[in-house]
Amino acid sequence: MNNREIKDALFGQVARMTKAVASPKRLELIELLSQAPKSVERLAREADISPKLASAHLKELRGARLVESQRQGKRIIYRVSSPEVPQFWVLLRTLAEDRLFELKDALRQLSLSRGEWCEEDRMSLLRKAREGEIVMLDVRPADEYEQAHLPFARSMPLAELHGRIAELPLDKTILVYCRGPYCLMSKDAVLLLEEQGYQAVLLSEGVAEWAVAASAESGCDPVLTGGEAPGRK
Amino acid sequence: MNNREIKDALFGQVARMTKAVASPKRLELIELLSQAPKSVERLAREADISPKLASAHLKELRGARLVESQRQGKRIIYRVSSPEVPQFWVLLRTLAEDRLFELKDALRQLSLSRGEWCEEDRMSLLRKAREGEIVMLDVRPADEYEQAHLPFARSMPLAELHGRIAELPLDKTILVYCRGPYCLMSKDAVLLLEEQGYQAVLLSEGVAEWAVAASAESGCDPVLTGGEAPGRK
DNA sequence: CTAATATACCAAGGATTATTGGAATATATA
DNA sequence: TATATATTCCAATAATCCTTGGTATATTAG
Repeated sequence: MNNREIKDALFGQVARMTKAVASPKRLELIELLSQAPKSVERLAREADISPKLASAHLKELRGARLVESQRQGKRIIYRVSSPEVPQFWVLLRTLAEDRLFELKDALRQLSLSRGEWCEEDRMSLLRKAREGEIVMLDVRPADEYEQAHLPFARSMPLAELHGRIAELPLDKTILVYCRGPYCLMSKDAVLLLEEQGYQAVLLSEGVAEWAVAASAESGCDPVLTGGEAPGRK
Repeated sequence: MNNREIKDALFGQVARMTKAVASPKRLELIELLSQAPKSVERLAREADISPKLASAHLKELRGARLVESQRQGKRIIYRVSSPEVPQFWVLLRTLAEDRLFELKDALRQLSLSRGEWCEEDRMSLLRKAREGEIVMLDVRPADEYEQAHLPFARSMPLAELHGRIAELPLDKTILVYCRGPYCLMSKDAVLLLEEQGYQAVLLSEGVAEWAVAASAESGCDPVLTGGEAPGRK
């Protein structure tokens, strides 16, 4: 094996992984799996594709060792193969947002109500949430909340929000978040809350984004509750 | 535009970037450009492809805003569009090496002489190089050395090594590096040096790898000389 | 054991991407 | 101005990937 063949093999291996993430739907599946392990059928539903197609995409991701699967009764549960994977997704997203102004524009256009709080630093949000000055609201499905959530956050899945909205205080700012900036559940929740007279603000960051930012700011370290020992709030 | 269409647009934009890096040759071009700006013809030569094909690949990379080009007389010079790009390449590579054991195996198999020094910490190498205890040898082409090099490193391009080998001390360890772990110039240099009785050791890291590692270790910060004011050693 | 469910496997058509030949453009040189 | 050089553009074929229909497999429920 000469130098050229060795190089081709090495770059080829890395490309195996980059090819796996070179598809919008596969990126979306990674985002979904970054929240919690899920079955094929659920992934398909949440990504708006057929189970068959989801299965094919997941096979690609598995081939690149970005996700792994495990049978659980009748269904097959996929999960990210390491915490590096969500981190990687955040990084990809961030880099794309830095470099593609089309993306920046699309995001800016989207942020009708978004903004102010995103930029307020995590430490101060943390303090306000701890002291009950604001309410952190996680509108993702319950299992995703249980897997990991922002500190002091309260779970109220979007689907239940309409029925449970009265549990929330009318006199406090409600900071709503979901899976990340490309997930629009928090947007819908904010619209609903505002309609009902609540002071709702959208936080575009999700758990993975928060974790990456926090590990960079070394110190703040807002360890995300959750994981093995689920405790519903 | 409903939620689904918005999501598709957002993930689609990120995929635009990931698609650009989903090719071994384009990854190789990014590595080459991470060293220094280069013309199409030179990139084609160094990546072992036709200029035409190089041009096509570079167009893709430009479309994703990962590189930019600028005419300089008869030729067109490409460069990475930001220091984030080499950093991104190192990260991709690292993640792939973490997750794909095939890659790990290929690298391990390759490291006949590689190893010991890679794992010695940067601070201590830095000290030894500063005090002349060892020689850091950069075997990349001169312009890449001028663009940026490891601290206290000396330039001796692989092509000139045979003729200039006598300039090197026989009684000191010579630490040889090049573009990074997938570049085999340092391997060839080490073989040549050992053949001639020198104490040569391969350092698999290149400038970009060193920079990423150093910024993580916050403190060591071995600012890489080079850039606007080139000063040949 | 049979039926129902969830997922994977296989195959095929359509869509996209890779690669190369030939022509066009822009610059430098004679 | 004519010629050579470096690169891009265009077109066409080959290769690859996407997507879906049909089928197979494993599991649970009856």
